[in-house]
Amino acid sequence: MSELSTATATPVPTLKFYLREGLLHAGERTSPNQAQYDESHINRVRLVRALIDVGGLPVARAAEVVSAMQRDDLPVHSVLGIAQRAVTERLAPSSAPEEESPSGTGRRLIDELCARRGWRVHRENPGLAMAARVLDAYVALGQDALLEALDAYADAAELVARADLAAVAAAGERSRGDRTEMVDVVIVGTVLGDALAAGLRRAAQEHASLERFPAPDLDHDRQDTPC
Amino acid sequence: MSELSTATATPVPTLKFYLREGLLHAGERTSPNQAQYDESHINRVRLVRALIDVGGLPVARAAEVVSAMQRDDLPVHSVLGIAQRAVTERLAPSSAPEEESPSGTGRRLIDELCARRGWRVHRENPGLAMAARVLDAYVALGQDALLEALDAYADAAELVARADLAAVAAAGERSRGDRTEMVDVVIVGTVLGDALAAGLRRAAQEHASLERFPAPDLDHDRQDTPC
DNA sequence: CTCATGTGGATAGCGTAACTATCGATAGTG
DNA sequence: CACTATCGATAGTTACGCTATCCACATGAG
Repeated sequence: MSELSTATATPVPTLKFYLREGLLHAGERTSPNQAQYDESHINRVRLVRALIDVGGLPVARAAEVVSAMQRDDLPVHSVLGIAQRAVTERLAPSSAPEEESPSGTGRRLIDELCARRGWRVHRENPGLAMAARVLDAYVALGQDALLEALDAYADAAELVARADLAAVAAAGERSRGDRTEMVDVVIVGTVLGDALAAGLRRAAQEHASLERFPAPDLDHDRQDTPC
Repeated sequence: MSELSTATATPVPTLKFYLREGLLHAGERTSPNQAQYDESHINRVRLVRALIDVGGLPVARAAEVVSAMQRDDLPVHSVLGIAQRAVTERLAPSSAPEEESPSGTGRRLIDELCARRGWRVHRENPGLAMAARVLDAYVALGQDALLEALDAYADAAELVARADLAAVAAAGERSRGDRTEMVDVVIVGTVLGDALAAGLRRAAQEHASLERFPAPDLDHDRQDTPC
């Protein structure tokens, strides 16, 4: 186990904790108090740490995700749904089980958006509720200007979704349709993709901000080295 | 105060807590133990709750954000930076103060991306580090297919960033350049925009997934009503 | 005038999440 | 055979976001 610990830069107590929580499958027993861990455990720990540290998933969600990955009976499509739910509930710990929006305006805008773009999406898709909440907040805060950005956001979402699916397809081709490979891409892409998109958004925002309001010379304390 | 509480659907003890934490400015005193709260307090509470509940900011970050909003000396551009830092540190609670990536591959890819697209961005932009972490994770997990999606993500980021800045400009025009109006848009757009983008991404993913792998009839337990 | 109710201010407590520390009974290792 | 490591269990720790309680006082209905 200490090998596994050094290989993954994870303290032993944490590994034990992950074992308890079902994030990590048990090693192969060689005696009542000894077990052998292999490559699969290393990869699993790396995946789990990426989901938690980089993707920001709570441990319990990560456990759901990995257990879904292991179930061979689930179609890839369903695994996507589980990953989506996991990563969505990180950002929006919805209070009520079945939350009713105060006005429903956000939800209406989202439904109209889907219709406008011909998106075929289940009504229960967690992203729809999430987006609707944001729009409700925009309305409540009187941010009409931001509401007008909705279609641009949808364009962007289509762009990344197509890229995501292309990545899944590419992995599928490379592995000749191996399910676990494709599921891996779906999980990692769904969970970490949010963070990637958010990070790039910050960079693009700064770039766009400098282009539009060219007055960057106020922060003299930091290097003006452009990236 | 109970008025404020009912107007914002927030328990009184929570309002007191927000006052303590500097999220809410004190009311105008009418006597040693009485204060008058006005519209600005209602708006502030709504904003704070949106940042925390919808945007997922920790209370401490939200406090930084609102204090930056109130400082009239800061240019709008710097407020954007503060908002970016606040929302980034939510998703990536970076352990070390100055974190060095294990390999630096992710950072190199990001720098190349910026150069390729001509993005002028400070090296310290929190989004760059965030994106670099994700790419490092992709590399560590052997997800080359996802690395190839990077440019599509950058395209999408440009799209939303342009829309964000357009919203700021629109608000600026409507208010004839009123600083607080523009700052409001920047804060709300930066913090909640992530959630909106993430939500729409889920919907677009499901749509794209159904288009590419048309086998949706396995989840009989849920309504197949398309949105 | 009085007294229940509400207020602001301070301090302490609670519940969850994610670890972290310790313990006891072994089990390989030099 | 001493010594470190392991497994499993239980308990403790830290951080966060509230929530509860207490107090002295201030209104305002009766």
